[in-house]
Amino acid sequence: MPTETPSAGTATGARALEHPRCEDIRLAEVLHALADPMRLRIVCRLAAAHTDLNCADIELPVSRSTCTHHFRVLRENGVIRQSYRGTAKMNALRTEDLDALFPGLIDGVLRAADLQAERLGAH
Amino acid sequence: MPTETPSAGTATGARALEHPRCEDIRLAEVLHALADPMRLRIVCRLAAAHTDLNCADIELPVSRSTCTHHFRVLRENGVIRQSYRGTAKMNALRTEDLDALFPGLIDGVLRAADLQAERLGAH
DNA sequence: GGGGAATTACGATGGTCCTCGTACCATGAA
DNA sequence: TTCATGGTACGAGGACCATCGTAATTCCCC
Repeated sequence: MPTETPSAGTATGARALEHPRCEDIRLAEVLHALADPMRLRIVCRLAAAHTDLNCADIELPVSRSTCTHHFRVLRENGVIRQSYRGTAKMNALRTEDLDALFPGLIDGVLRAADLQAERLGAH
Repeated sequence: MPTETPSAGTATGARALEHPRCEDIRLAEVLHALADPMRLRIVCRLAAAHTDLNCADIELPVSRSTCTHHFRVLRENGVIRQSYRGTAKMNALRTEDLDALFPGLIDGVLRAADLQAERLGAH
């Protein structure tokens, strides 16, 4: 029960979320962000949905904190953009930025993921 | 000075090199193999050269053992194919296999790497 | 057979990553 | 104000990774 906020900092309404600028996005880091099954799944879901998605809308077989971790890795490496909407946090692929930097890369990865899912899932 | 070879094993001429079969290659592992600046450089050099390349032909600012390590990661994850030619070891991209599994993926990564090099190098 | 060149194996080190549980914080609704 | 919800911070554990130096291996050539 804080009577006031002592070390408030810049706690003015919306919390701040750091995103790398386009010119700071590096290919190796994007690839690293994508090189994890959980994060690959997140990215596929975001690409399939054509609107922003809540963190909780993407079911993952890991704990809450791990989920937060993966979303942060994706954000910090320039793959997704996150923003607060009330108590929820919305996520979206940075499609335009990535397409401008690395044309065709994300599409290639998404298609590869789909093909592999088809190959392994349906058998 | 061994008078004979006791635990020879299968030392019959060419040493064996394990490569994953196509159906065992996983997207996340390929991306992980590519998500390293050194390995990305190796892959670009291999793609630029249209013949197999000797390990020593690709200059990297790391030690010999580290170099070996990176080549092995690339091979074990299905990105390159290695073979012995005399005392040298030749390397080549598994272009056909990768294109069959993930069409456009490698091309996208290579183009992205070129674009980034151009963007960062020329400034 | 012996010398030399290319590469690997081994062991170590310092760092990063994925995962988790628990405690905490921000927001909106009752 | 109080509660519930959705997310974060922190710390820890266990695994993996990039890097190196040194010793060993394999092959070609003389």
